Amino acid sequence: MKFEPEALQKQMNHFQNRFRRSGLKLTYQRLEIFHEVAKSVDHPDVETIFKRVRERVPTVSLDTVYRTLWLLLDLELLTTLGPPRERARFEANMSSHHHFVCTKCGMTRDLYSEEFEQLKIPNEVKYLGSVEKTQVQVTGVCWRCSKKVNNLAKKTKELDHEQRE
Amino acid sequence: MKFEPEALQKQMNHFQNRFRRSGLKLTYQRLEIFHEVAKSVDHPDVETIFKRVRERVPTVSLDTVYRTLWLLLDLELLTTLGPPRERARFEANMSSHHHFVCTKCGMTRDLYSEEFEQLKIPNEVKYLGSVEKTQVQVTGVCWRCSKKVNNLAKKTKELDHEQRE
DNA sequence: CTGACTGCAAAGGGTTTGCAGTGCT
DNA sequence: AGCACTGCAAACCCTTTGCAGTCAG
Repeated sequence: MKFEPEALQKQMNHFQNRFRRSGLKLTYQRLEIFHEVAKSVDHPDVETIFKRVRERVPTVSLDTVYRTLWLLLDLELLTTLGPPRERARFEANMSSHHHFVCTKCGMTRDLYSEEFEQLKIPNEVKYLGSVEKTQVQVTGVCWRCSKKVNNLAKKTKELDHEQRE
Repeated sequence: MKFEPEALQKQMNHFQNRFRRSGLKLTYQRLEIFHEVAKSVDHPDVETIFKRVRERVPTVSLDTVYRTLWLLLDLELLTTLGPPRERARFEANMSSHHHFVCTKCGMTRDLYSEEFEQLKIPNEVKYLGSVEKTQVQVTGVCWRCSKKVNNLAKKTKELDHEQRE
């Protein structure tokens, strides 16, 4: 394994420990799938994870990717953006953070903010349920898309798939 | 039409004006579908909207509901929670507001908060794109689900469908 | 009246499942 | 070696599309 940032190493260790403790089998596929999500910064969906993993592990099947991702969610090694299951986008960053999302292409990046961490929950929430976390989503248009819009004069109304870096 | 709160009336008028101006045809189905979303408070998905509308308009077909909802999104008469298209949940509340979401059943309700309206956007966003809006999502467990969890001692791991009021 | 809209049915695309073979512990 | 896991293919949704009849303007 080539050099990786300390944080990613830590995550991979946590992943391995979690599997050992749970009695589940730590297969090559599972490791590669988690690793792919953990190292990515763009919150890929199932299809994207599949394609990327396949570059290194040409034999993985799409359904293994599905089964593994749902498993990793159950183990709380991953979370999804928005509602769980179906067309979800994944992230391995389990620490408190927030998101910037491009309305045109869906590009999503993590944000950190002192202020966002200290929001006062409105009173009305008391009548709805108990609070686990609070997440801010900043929505807008990424630079790449705003260039496009200017050039094409909003000719294409279609949403592109997310542009990767 | 029976009595409806002023706000809903206003929304329905806006809806009708929007159609007249756009040259699109204001059909019974379109009116009923918009009305269903506008009066609901739980951010229903396509299937749910279809079932509810069908109670009053037994002949509507599912594909008309799809076509109408996408049209209403284009007209900016509706928005979706989370990413657009596919398995979306809809809302007709176009004013700035926030959400409480139950992680167990998906129950979603609107929140209003002075503080949430005045968040300072982190600097890093400048490198990502231009900002259109900022929305806070408070995640937790609704009262109904927390009762259930206590009673059943987390026997069921399945996510229920959202409970309606 | 006429073109836009609806309903139907069939196609399309993403996700899940059953099963036989494989491989982790 | 045993049993969980994988890969394959078929099944199973949910969503979209083509077409003929219908209806709002």
